[in-house]
Amino acid sequence: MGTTQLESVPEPKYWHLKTVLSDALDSEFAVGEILPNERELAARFGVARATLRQALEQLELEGRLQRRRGVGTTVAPPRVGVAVGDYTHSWTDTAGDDAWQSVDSVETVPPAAIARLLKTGPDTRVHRVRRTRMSKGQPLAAELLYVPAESVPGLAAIDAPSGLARARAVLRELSRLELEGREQSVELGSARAEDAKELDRLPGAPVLVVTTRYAASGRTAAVAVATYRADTCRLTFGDPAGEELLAG
Amino acid sequence: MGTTQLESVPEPKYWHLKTVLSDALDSEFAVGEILPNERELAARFGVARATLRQALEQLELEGRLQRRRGVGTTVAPPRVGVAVGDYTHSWTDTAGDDAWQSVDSVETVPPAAIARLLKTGPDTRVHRVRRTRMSKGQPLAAELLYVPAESVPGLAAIDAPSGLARARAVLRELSRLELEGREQSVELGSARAEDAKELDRLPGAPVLVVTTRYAASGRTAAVAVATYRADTCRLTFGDPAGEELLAG
DNA sequence: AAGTGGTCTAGACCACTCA
DNA sequence: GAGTGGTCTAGACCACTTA
Repeated sequence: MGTTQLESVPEPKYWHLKTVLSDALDSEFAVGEILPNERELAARFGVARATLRQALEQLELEGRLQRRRGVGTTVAPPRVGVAVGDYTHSWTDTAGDDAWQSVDSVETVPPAAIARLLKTGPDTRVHRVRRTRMSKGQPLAAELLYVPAESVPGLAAIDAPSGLARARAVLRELSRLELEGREQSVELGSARAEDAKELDRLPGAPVLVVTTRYAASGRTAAVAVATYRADTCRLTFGDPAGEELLAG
Repeated sequence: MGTTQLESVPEPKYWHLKTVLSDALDSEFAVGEILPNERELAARFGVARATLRQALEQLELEGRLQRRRGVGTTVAPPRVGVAVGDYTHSWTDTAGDDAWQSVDSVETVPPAAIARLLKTGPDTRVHRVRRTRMSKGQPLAAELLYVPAESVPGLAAIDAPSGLARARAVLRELSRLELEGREQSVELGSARAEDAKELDRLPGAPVLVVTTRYAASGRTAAVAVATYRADTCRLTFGDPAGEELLAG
């Protein structure tokens, strides 16, 4: 048979479109450059706008593009390497290029999944501290830190009952603890409305959820749930010294 | 003014739909149960099918649902905790519930990003070993392991030049190395066509890409790029002993 | 062959940013 | 107010699984 099957596995249009756009990004566009708008691009490629958007969504998921409503679609910079599994840990606020900033603290009953990790009863109230991680003025992550009262026995009644001052007091007391170790897990999630706001994204945006269990004196001293922007972050574990290598 | 703004922040239909479905999954469905099909669900909620699909896509991203073409939409089991940052490491194939299986090996020029990590020249050929990680008969991850020739000096010329036998030979030699440490990073990606096939997903499915640099004798002995199914996997780092806790 | 999810179209309107 | 991306509709056809 002299015939050959040319299109035995016809790939979807949006998939082909994605590779075409990806190549164009490599060769014809610089970081930060604005792409033509979606209607224009769809017309240029001869597809419906919805199909084009499917390709753009994938590229955004891969961190190649950044889209902002009312503004346009720009070429994204390479993802930032963010140290997550770093044992040299400081609870109190940090400054500089990669900084944690306390937001506030309240006393509340944690979600069931958190209560299970903390091994507290289902209705036990704990401190919930909100923090934000910033880099170069951009928010990277929003964190909720759950701290049982037992972990911060020195917390004085005179400290503010909630708000930023309270958050700082809880973290100060927490830093007195001798940590024995911790376990972490990473999974994909979508940003809740509140997190999305802090992260400057739309609700439902893809995020990497890092759950950390801190152990001290044989107990779970605290549990942190940190929500990182999946489009801009590459989470790194291990020696910070080796990070330049992976940053490539 | 006796009037109050009821819909000052009207949330999108698909977002509201998602929370409604999510609640229904918690209360009315069991793991593995099949949902009504998309046309039926769309009609029931009075929305277009595309809108309903947007909600289902989010739930699938969060690991709540599993959709298979030609079959239907089922309620997904909780995500599997997969140890990734585990220092007690074995290169050779393992068996049992959580197992690595070698697939094949070829000699090739690595992608530029990998060559940079390996610090080899841009045209240096390396061994590329393919492996699959399985759990309970389901594929969890597809890995490409890049090994410079220097890391496996004992590799005999009599070994097969490629294929499964070669893969095993490379891993055997690699296991002779004394590892000094490693760095890892995790980021979101979308499955390439080949990975998608191995992972039993469609191309473009969301994956967690784990890049590991193995250090030995002050050099980079190997680089692994492992692609985990983001819908079914929760990656864990730290003491395996603590994993039951996080599994909750 | 019937039924499922996956792709694609050609429109419309909305929410947001910025000059 | 003009221009952007985000949401939504009501269809159509395709690829795949299962019986």
